[in-house]
Amino acid sequence: MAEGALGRTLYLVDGTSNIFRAFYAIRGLTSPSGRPTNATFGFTQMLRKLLQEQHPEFIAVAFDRPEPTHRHELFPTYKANRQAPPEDLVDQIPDIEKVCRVLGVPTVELAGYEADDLMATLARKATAEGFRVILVSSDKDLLQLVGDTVSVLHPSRGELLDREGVKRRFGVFPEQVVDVLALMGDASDNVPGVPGIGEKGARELVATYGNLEECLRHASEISRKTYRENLLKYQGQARMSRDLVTVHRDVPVEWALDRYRRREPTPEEARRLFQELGFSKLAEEIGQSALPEDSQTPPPSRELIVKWVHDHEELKDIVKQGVGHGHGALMPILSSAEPMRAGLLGMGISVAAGAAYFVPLDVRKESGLPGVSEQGLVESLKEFLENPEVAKLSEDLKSLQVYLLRRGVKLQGGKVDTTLIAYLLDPEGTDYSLERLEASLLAQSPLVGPPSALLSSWEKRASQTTRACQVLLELEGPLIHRLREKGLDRLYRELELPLTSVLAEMEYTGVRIDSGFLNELGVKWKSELREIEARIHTLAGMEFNIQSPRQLGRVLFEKLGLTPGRRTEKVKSFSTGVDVMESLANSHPLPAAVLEYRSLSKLLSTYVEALPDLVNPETGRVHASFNQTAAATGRLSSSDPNLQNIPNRTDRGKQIRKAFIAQEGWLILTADYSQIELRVLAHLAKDEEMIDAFRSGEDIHRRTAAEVLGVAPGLVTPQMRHQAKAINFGILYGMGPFRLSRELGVSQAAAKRYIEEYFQRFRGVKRYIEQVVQSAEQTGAVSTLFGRIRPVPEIKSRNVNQRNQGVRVAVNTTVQGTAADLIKMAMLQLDRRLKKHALRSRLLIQVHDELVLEVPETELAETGGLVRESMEGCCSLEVPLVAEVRSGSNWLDTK
DNA sequence: AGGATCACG
DNA sequence: ACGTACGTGATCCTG
Repeated sequence: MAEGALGRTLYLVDGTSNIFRAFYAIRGLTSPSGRPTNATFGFTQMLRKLLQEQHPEFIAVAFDRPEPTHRHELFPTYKANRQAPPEDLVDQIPDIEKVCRVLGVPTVELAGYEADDLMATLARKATAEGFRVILVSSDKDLLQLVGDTVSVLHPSRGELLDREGVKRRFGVFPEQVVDVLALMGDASDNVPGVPGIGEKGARELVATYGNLEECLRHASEISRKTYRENLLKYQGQARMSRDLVTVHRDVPVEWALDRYRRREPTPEEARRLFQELGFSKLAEEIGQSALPEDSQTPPPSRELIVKWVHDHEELKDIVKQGVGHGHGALMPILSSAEPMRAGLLGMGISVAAGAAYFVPLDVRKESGLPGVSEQGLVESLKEFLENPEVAKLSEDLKSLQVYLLRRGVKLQGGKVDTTLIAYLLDPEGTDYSLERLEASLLAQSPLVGPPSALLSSWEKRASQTTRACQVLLELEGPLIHRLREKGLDRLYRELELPLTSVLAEMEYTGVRIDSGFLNELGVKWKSELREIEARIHTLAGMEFNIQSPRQLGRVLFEKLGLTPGRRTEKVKSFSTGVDVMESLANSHPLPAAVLEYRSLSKLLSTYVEALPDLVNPETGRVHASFNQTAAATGRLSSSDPNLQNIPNRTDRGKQIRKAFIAQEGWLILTADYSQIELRVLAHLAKDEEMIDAFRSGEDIHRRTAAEVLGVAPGLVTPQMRHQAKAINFGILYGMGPFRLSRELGVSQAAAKRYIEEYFQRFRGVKRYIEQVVQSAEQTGAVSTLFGRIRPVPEIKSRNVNQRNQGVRVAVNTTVQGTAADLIKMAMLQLDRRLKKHALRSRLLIQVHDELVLEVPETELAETGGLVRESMEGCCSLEVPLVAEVRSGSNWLDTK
């Protein structure tokens, strides 16, 4: 389905939203003469990318005009409190218009109207002429215009939203967008909306009742009190907001074909302008190619034959070839970043260099032509995917595996995961994309282009995924070579790569949540929260947003005249952090109330209200991601939702753990490492005292107290033990006397003495720290017991603070990272043992030093034993590893 | 998009 | 004079 088949396409670029976006996204860019150029630069990049990727024949950039608009007349308060756009931004508009001119892009503006209105009107008129229209904007307002012929392209995300896309992204259909916006309001545009209703609430309400009027009509039956009351109270405001956010499709702007045809760029002028603005790289690029945008997509320098696959015979053939070659690169195109929710749209496959296959899926279905279905593709490939002898290469094996598990396929023979390898090579990286790896590792002209903006174009998908498959094949050699060079190949092959499958199964399994229980908790806590809110407003003598640190700071320190502790770092405002507020608690009742408000609203919004929404309808369980390539120390991280920060400290918080339950007839089993990091430290440092303490099964904090405070172990009071605990933790993080003194409530001098005494007593630890620092200085990196590495360049810094930071990172990483290695090893062993014993028990969650499993009651004893053996026996250290295994009906009540 | 705050180990 | 304890992710607010 070529784009041309759809007829002509008009691109309408929202100048305003793109300029604002660029202005805030890029900071501190100026031309050689000192003129601000950040917005101009961002806008230019966006426009060039658009021109290069889409080759638009018809295009215009729409701008706002500074004159008052019809909205001001209708609603005098509209944008009344909104500050004028920053001067630095306004000054750049002439430059931006010049950029459009030299690139041959028409502009359009009209006094009294906003860019939105112009775009809406032009879109309507162009559609009437048979055009397809693509609106290029990051502004949600424009989603209301999406329809059969109109879609919205988000320029930085490169995402093209059609009607279904809007529903997916925004939760409602385009015609409902204004109703959602009317309810939620828009602070930056001074659209009031309905107080107490945010984006999420607005989406739900509109999705439930269909539109704003229906929401208002049914307001009295809504259970949530704030929604009910405010919907009734602010009806008028809601309707006015709806008018405000509704764009006007009938402004007096003229439609004429030639007016919006893209013109020839003027390279000479462009180069001069870019030079003047200080965009030297752009100026150079223009100089190199006189017709920069006119050439079609440049042919790849490496030959790649792409074959589209439409039937099962061809698939069978590919499988045969793949098995023959013994390897294959896979690039699935999933409809969502969450593999537990995604469908497969297509797949790129390559089993040998120089050729690749592209299997399109739903495009065939739409056109009614015969083709391959999703399940058909997966089943055809099953033999290939499950054959452990056939090596599979992928950019992200875990998400592929999770997806395949849902389709009944257990991927085996995963061999190259480029993201995972790139992470091991540089765990502090932020971008492990194929594109980036190709640029840094392959000395050739790039095959992988930037992600194409037009996802609807199947040709582009085909080209992108098949090229990516080639790059996967090409990257294998260099990546494995570098792993060997850095001594990371065993860590990869024996720990991280097999762990990927364990994590995929954990994600696929998910965890059962007691939504009913959480909902009850929510009702109770919300009423408590409202009481606290009222108390706070009374104490303050005014209403304000407690969740806004700035407003809160002004109330506490300006209105009530309390003494500010410190200032926040970047923004000049009073800090309202816990420590400051706690010290204020003596002088006024407000700070304590605010702290309670905060902790309660945190629990509510992050857990109680969020978790039930994340239950997957297919499985009735919550499927978080366990990210293997996020933490620089080697730890896992968890997201969507983060299951590694479920409350565990306060009594109220712990209630949330009760909502994590097992299925009928099963139990939750937890296993915690006891003092894993201190044990690791004892081992790494070979510290006699510490090793002795752990070997004799002593309480390590008690022992530390005895050593550092100079008393007999029998005479250590709980108070002293508590202090020693703080010291032990402090050592792991490289804490200084300043922080320790605050932590312990003693003088800095006393804290300093404690630290000195600690190192006097634990000589091995002192030696170890020196040794780590020394080797970090020599090699610029530290490594864990299993050879995981992390660069620590700061340690060579001449800036004392940075160097000290480097020292703390170096020491902490060896300990935290080794502990991470150990529990990963334990997970792997446990997984193998559970399978060997043919048990149904399964891992659900890892929380750094804790494993959570779901276990059939009948398997409890056997599984418990295996868990303990795996955790305690995963590696033999100078000190024993100890794991405490408990079980119960939920994550809280385990004994 | 980034800061502040706070949940966890 | 400045900053002061490591590693994460989610939510809310603001420019």
